[in-house]
Order: sequence, then C-alpha cells, then structure tokens
Amino acid sequence: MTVLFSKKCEYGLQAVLYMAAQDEDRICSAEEISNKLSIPKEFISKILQSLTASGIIESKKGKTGGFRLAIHSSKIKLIDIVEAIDGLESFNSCVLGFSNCTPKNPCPVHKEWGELRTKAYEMLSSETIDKFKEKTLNKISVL
Amino acid sequence: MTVLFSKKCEYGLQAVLYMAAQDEDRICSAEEISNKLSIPKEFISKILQSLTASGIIESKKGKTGGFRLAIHSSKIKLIDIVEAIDGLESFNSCVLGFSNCTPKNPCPVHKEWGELRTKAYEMLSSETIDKFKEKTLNKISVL
DNA sequence: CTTTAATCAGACAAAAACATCTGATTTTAA
DNA sequence: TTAAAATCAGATGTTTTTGTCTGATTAAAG
Repeated sequence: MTVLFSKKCEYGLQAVLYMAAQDEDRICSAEEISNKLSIPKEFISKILQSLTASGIIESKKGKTGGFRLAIHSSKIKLIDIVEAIDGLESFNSCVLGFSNCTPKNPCPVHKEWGELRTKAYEMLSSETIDKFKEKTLNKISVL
Repeated sequence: MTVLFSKKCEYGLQAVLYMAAQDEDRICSAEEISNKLSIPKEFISKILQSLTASGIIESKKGKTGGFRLAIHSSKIKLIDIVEAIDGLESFNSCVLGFSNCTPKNPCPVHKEWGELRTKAYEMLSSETIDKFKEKTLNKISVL
C-alpha cells in the first residue's frame, strides 16, 4: 500500500479540524468525535490523549469532560499536527528508500522529489487551520 | 510514521533501476541485487517474483539463472513499478482520510492536495527509466 | 454521598507489513 | 550423471500498526 500519513495521523488531523470548526471553547467528548467522524472510540481517545500531551489540545476530566484546542486555531497549522503524531522524518528521507540520499549522492529522482516534498511541506505549513473552518463544516455535514 | 511507498515498493523500484543500469540483457541474480542494494535476499526474491508475474522483468531458472528487464528500459516508467507493487489507489484517495472526498464533497485541502498528487503522478510517469541509468550507476557506486 | 460519565494509563489483541524458512524444480557445468 | 546454484511456491515467523479492554481517577449533578 501507499500512504502519506498514518491512520493515527489522518484521524488526528480530522479530529483537530473538527474541534477547530466548533464554537469557540466548546468541549467535545471523544465519543462525539468518534461518532461524527466514524473513528473507533478507543482509538481516537488514545490519539486525543497524545495530542493533549503535545499541547495542541487540552482535556477536561470528569463528567462533562472532553477536549478542545489548547491554542487558538489561528496559531495551529496542519504540519503541527503531523509533526506531533508522525514526525517530520518523511520530509527528509529518500522517496526510493536509498540510504544517504543527499545532493552529493542523490538518488535518480532526488531533485524532482525534493521540489515536490517542499511543496507538500508548504501546503501543510502555510495556512493556519482557522482558514479551514467553513470547508470542514461542509465536509462534516455530509459524513 | 509517514511513508510514500511501502518498503516492498521502494525495494522493487531500486531493483528495477539497478537492472536497467546494467549492460543490456545481463542477468542479475537475487543474491547480487540483495548484496548491492543491501536488501534482505529472501525478501527481494519475493518482490522479484511478483515483478516477474507482472511482466516488468523476466526470470531465468536454474544455475546461472536470475532476472532482467522483460521490456526495454525505454518503455518502463517508475509509475509502472509502483502500480505493480502498491497499486495506484493512493493517487485517488483523500490525504486526510475522509471518505467520499470528491469535488462535490471536498475535504479542506482537496484542491491543493489534488494538484500535488497530480505533480507526483507526472513525475513518476513522464520519464522512462533509461533516463535514470547514469544517475543510478552513480548512486549505486557509493552504496 | 452516591451515581454517572468522562479522561487516563497501561495491558492486551488483531491485522497488516516485513522478513525468513523449507523443500521442490530447473538448468548448467564438472 | 551428479553436484551446484538458481528460481518458485507456500508456509511460517517477527515487527509495526491499528484497535480494544480493564480498571483507576476525576468531576458534575442528583
């Protein structure tokens, strides 16, 4: 199979976008996120826990507990979520799997792939997630 | 982790590029490929078997047996190898993992990601692997 | 105070990906 | 003719990823 992000990361991205699309300060339970996004509850719970540890979201314990953004959506980029879950290694490793792939010892597609990778990185880091609020709401409404 | 191609696919790409960089019609054993590219022998053997089944390479059995391209390197593109091993599904599925991600029900990054995906596809399908011969030889020489 | 409903921590289980093993068959060459 | 060296097919084993379970803790509300 070919994948860009792990399932964990996909789910994490979805969940954070979901929370960013809610009314400010509203708390979402893991169960709500699980239901709305069709993600296994126990699995998304674990992912939300790790995002809490990363400081991207914060949790409230006890009855009426749940999660919300720990920082304003105008300060969170998609790449921050990717970095917290999958790390940034793939933006720095050879697409063909060759070791020691550097400008001095490039793989056959080094230059071309490097450009693409840079564009992907830019896409994930140029906009903050508040920009996605409306699009996220539209998407969620049809799930 | 974040990955573009599976390990199988990376190894397959490396192996086919390696064979394409050899003198025409020269046969390479799985062991040679394993040694030169530092890929576990039994694993690359399996991958070579499946590439043989796909018709990209051909095998010769018995002593002095091995593998070579089944078609000229001027007719093989990287995407053909990717398709044979990983399939093309990822070029047609949502980067955020949303279901039913279409122009009508786009995910928040649908348009931007679509453009990148198209560029990646073009990179893999625009050139045939005979173009990579020299670069491959250079790369292999330092492994 | 007790019940309820949530997160949290860590163990456990299942599935997929990665890798290896075994034995059969094929072919070359001594 | 036989030994050696290769592919082939299928089973098996290992590791990583994905997903689940259990019990503890926390906090609100009856």
